[in-house]
Amino acid sequence: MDNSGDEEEEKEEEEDDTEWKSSFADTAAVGPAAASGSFISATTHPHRVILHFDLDCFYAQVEMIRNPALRQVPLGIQQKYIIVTCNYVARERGVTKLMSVTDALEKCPELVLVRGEDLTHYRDMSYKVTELLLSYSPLVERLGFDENFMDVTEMVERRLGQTAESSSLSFTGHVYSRIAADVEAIDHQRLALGSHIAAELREAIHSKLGLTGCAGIANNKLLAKLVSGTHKPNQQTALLPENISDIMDSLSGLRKVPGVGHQTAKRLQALGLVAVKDLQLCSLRDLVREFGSATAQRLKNLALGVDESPVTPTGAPQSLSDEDSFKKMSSPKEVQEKIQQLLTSLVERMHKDGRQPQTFRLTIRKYSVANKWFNRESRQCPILNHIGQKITSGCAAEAVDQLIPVAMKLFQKMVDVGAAFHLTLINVCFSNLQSRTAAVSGKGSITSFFTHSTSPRKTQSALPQSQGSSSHGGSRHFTDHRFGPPSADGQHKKKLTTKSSCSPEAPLHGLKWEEKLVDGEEETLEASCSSTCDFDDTNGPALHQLPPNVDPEVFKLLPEEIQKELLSPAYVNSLPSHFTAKSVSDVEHGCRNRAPQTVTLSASFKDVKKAPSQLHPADRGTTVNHRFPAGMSVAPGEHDSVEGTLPSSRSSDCECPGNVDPGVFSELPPDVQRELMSEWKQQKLILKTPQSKKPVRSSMSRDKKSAGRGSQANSLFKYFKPS
DNA sequence: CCGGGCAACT
DNA sequence: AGTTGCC
Repeated sequence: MDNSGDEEEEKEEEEDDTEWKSSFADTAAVGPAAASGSFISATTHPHRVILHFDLDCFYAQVEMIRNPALRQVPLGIQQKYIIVTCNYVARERGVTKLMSVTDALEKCPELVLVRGEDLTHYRDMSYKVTELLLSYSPLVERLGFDENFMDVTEMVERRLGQTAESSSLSFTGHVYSRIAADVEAIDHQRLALGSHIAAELREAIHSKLGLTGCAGIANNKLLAKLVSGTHKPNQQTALLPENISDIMDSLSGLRKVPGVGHQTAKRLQALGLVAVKDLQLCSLRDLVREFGSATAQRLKNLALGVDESPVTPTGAPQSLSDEDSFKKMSSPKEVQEKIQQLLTSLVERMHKDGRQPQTFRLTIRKYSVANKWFNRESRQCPILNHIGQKITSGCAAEAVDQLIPVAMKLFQKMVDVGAAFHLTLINVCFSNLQSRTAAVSGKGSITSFFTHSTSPRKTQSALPQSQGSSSHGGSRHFTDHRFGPPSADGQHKKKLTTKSSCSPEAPLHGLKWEEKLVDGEEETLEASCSSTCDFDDTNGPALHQLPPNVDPEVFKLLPEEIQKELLSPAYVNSLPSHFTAKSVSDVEHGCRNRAPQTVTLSASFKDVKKAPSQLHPADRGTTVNHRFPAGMSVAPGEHDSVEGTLPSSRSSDCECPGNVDPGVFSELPPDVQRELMSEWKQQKLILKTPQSKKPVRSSMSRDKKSAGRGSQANSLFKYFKPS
């Protein structure tokens, strides 16, 4: 759906149905997972079932959860001078999205405004939704904070097998413009099952997170997205193949086609194309002249409702940024203060993420009269390893202090501070995020890694430019990134009694494929904040039990190397043992061990999230249960029970993690409890790491992104799928 | 007519 | 490094 994404060229112009599958198999079925098993069948299925989820007025919902009193009033979420979204009470009174605050207050003087510039809560809740969906299937792709695509082809397939015959041909929810008595049809049955899955997932999102939203069910992402919006709040709609042209023709203009933005629409208009139908009927040759063959083909396909782009699992974010806009900023002092402020929050977020950024970028927007008002410029530079390590190790203040001069230097590359200037925006960004996990040393032997009594971090070359990881070879290893951010040494700590647990402490990334970070290189162990890097290598792989969710029979069939990796405590041993070794190990082993454990907690309680939380129980009864490693599922405590239902309707989403002693917890001050809860709420999200480069190069010429990216996190799961 | 944030081309 | 697109 994203503008990019689809490079399937070899389609001719008269698609209709038959031709597209061939090209699809080519584009989607490559990559590391392609060689294997069932994963391929989902993405290459000639008739995929795709869901699109779209939360209702997302920011407003989050705020109404945080403050239930807001449910009864017209609520607008304000960013600067814009109402970015509003609840339905406000909509009834004429307030719309992206309306200016002045206009909104004119329409609705009683409008209650909540500031929404700080995205923290929205981002946290957004990832909780994605995580929840991921607990049902790995094929989840995020689009912004409030939308998710999901490929449920396999789930449907499984239900088809289970469901006796024609027992379920009925749809749940709406069916787009169902006019004719569409008899049977095998593809209708799949979509019908998809609608049931969609309903269950929406219900799960509602019961566990307290959020409502819409869903669309169709055979590709484009159509699923378009149809999901046809019945607006809190409903769902399925689109049958025979109604594709109906929904495409219903669009008021080309701009409404996802993938056709302002610029593209303008260029199309220059060709005399304004309606969707115009584009459908336009000759491909004309389009090719204007856009080139690939884009031309894609645009035309979009107009026809054809979209073979796969649901590409979104990984942990490839960059983290923080920005602020303003009317005017014209002194270096202001700039530095703003940069410091932005960096402070960004570094904190980066620390929670757990990965180490290799690149820093500063972006500004200069005021310009004639208004190019979208003229951003940026400069970037590598982040020296010792600074990066301060981020991951929790020495936030020092990291910020050291980054400020770097940022100012970049700033001066864009702005002559001697002359007058006028900025309207500053953005700071970390990218090239590197997991510092299991840098497995050469030969693919994991155990050899443990012979190095060194930090698992990347080797920093002597050069200022730090090549860092020479990821030659491209050998990939299955790694688990659930190491916790190092605790903040040098800070006061508080003890909190907990039980052992099951949750990755580093949010947003768990099991992934990634390139080796080091290749037998020696590590330097610096006396940084996390100087206590001793290892607990007492647990040889042989001593580990097979995770409970792994079928032993299947396991035996795995290549030895993979067996080892699955059992290896590599990541555990790669961490400073004082805070995670045990708990992470517990995670890996399916939470069997629930012995009480002490977890260090910083004064600010930030480290509490390291205390693994319990992962949630099984899927809903009817839903196929993918077998994930323990850390892969999202989840609640042992019992999903809600203690005191709050007026906010849901409190179940921030259950006390199973490892926390409720008695101790209840004695904490209320504000501390709330802080803890919010920390717990934003944990983990097992995503694959997008930054990893091409997996093993496929011999296929143009697998490019789609395959390379998506399948990584799932590559091993295929072995464990129920046959 | 633009908020904060992300990804994917060039 | 800039552009485009998406929310």
